[in-house]
Amino acid sequence: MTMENPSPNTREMILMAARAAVQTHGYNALSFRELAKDVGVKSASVHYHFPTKGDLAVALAGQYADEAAAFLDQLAASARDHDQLMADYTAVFRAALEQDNRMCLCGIMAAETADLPPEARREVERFTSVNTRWLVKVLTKRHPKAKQEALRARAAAIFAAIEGAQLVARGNGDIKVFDQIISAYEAVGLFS
Amino acid sequence: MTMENPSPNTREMILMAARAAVQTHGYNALSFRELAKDVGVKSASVHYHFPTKGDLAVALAGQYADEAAAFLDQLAASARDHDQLMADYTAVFRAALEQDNRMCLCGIMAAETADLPPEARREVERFTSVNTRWLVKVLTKRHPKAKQEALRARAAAIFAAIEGAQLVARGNGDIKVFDQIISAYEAVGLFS
DNA sequence: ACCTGAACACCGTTCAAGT
DNA sequence: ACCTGAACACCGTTCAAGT
Repeated sequence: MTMENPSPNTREMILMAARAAVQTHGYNALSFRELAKDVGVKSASVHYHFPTKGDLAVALAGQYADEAAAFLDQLAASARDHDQLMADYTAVFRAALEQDNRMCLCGIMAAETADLPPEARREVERFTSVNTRWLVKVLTKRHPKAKQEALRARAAAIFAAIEGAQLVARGNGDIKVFDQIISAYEAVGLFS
Repeated sequence: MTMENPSPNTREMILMAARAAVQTHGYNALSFRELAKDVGVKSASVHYHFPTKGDLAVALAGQYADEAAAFLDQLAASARDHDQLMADYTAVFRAALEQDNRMCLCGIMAAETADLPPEARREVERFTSVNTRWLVKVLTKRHPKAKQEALRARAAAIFAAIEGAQLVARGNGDIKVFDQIISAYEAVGLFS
């Protein structure tokens, strides 16, 4: 038999600490030595679990995409109406800013894409897919007769617009900027 | 008398090389030693012109905001119609992607805001202001009777949406993603 | 299976020294 | 005014060595 919720082992603690660090400072600023300090091991131990920094990037983005997929599945099953679903969706991105002005992990890794190994880039793309496919599902329920092509474009636009709102609000260090931008998106009908 | 266009001195060459590097790899990945190699001096010389990496960030973002202001002033004076102005505006962000999948300097620095000195953060915010104020001017010409409050919100939304389109397209390494998202923005009436 | 110390070539930064 | 070499504490990475 397997334990369902074992207490976090070193590998999981590294992933948790790394995620927080990347969402705040970015992937390039991530330090194996500081990570080791956070977890209580030596940096060579971090290399035992993740041979290179690139391997850590792959695991980080992959886990993030998986969790997003699980969360969104659950949200879609919650039988909320369209506007409530979209409000819950944008609230996830708002929550990152509330938590130490953090960013979406894949948003900040997209900015650093040039320094990621190809496999990590693929996980970042998968996170985008998870989001846009979910948005297509939500939009299809509201516009059953619309062309999938148009809904896919709309879904990509919604995702990009929210990522941009988060990026700009973070740059200005003001969560009210995020709220104002999201309201303007709603006002123009981007979400409906 | 002063020369109008002196050949680029070391300081200017450093700024040019640094801008290209940051737009591709981000501020945290920037290396004084590699910068020095690009320019043909030693890294200690880079520190002569920019004592710390933070000072370089300030100069970089400040120069970028200044150039954006000058470019947008010129564009506003070009007597183009609204749709053409907006097309020219989005084309600037597209051009960065075309050039080695680069990003807006202030977009990528916004992602790394936690590692910037406060003065550099202020320059990033100033770049945002330059853009949104220009967009308010453009929108005011089209909607003379609209409330400035609403136009400011719309301007911020347009800027954030375009930054997000650039970020997501870059993450996916596909400029067609940018074009598709911008088209969806137009279709929903975000720019008009 | 998991961790460590020591070494390597890198990094930003400082500073005394050169022209 | 501008540049440099050398030193410092950092970094990712490797590896032989420990338990």
